[in-house]
Amino acid sequence: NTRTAMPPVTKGMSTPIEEDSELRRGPWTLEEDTLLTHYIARHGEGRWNMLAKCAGLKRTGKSCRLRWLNYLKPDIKRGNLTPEEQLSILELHSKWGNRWSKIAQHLPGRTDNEIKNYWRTRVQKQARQLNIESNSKRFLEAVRCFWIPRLLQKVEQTSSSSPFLKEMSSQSSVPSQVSDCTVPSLSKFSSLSNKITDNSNYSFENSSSVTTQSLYPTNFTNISEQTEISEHLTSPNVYGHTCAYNNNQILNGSYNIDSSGYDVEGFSLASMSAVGSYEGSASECQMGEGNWLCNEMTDTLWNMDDIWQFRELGEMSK
DNA sequence: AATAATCTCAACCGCTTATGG
DNA sequence: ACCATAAGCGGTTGAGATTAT
Repeated sequence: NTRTAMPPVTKGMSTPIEEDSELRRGPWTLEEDTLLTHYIARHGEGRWNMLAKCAGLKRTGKSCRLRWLNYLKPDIKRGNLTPEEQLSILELHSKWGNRWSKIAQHLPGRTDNEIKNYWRTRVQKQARQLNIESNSKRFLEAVRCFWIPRLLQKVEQTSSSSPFLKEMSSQSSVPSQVSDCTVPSLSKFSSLSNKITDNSNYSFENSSSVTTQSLYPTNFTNISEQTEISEHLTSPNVYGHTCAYNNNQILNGSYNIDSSGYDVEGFSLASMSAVGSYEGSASECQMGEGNWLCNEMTDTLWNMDDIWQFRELGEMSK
């Protein structure tokens, strides 16, 4: 990594040597931002190398372009992704894989960098914590059956204050019980919220840059073909395919969740009542290997509701 | 209060694709 | 058709911020 070989760049300052000859790297200063913004306001974007020189920036054109597109451009949205945006990302990623730029085109104001970061830091984190390969079918199913319905519920809650979302939500059949394992089609949602009009027959096979070729296969293979299933649920997934779940597998280790994740002893009842589904007497939330369940209740793929729904499914299948 | 561990995200790199001569 | 340059993309890094111990 050549970056580490470079002299450290002090925020807002540069050495005389850097001033004279070297290209600057690292964080942008306010002055640089101002120079770039003003130059683009006068002359527009494009021809970045020339732009960098003419604007008096000691940066590469590449660096200028990135700074502008990811940070300075006026219509960039800041702050957390809304549940609707998260839904869009999940759905679009399932269609296109790691085509961040393409995905970002459907999320106005969001950059490919931001979406990529979201996927890596939030989505993949969940996979790691569950010991599921984030590019596995299992994780895909978990996303479909638990995270997406949760997000839809969030959207429904939000819709009370938004006429637009209210309309959207009323058109999608958000399951009252996540344990239904029913994922309503998102196509309606997506077309409303993001005006997805790209119907190009994108094919993973045609892109060498896609690394998730096996993540969301276009013709989804029924899990029952691969695993021994005593009893399973079926549900149409977001693309109308059918997926199957072996509850026992989910509960008993197929997901390789640390046993504390399902063990009642591993959690206090307080954390369960905290999410409103279980009444419990109890003590403080225990912080063990499963502490993320307690801490990130509002922004995780899995929460206590989900864990208990897994448990319920397991009981039902006995 | 101090330190360690973890997370976030801006910025970089290398590679691919597009464009123009 | 070929080459050079610019633009675009996805993967990765690491400084600073935040959280846990």
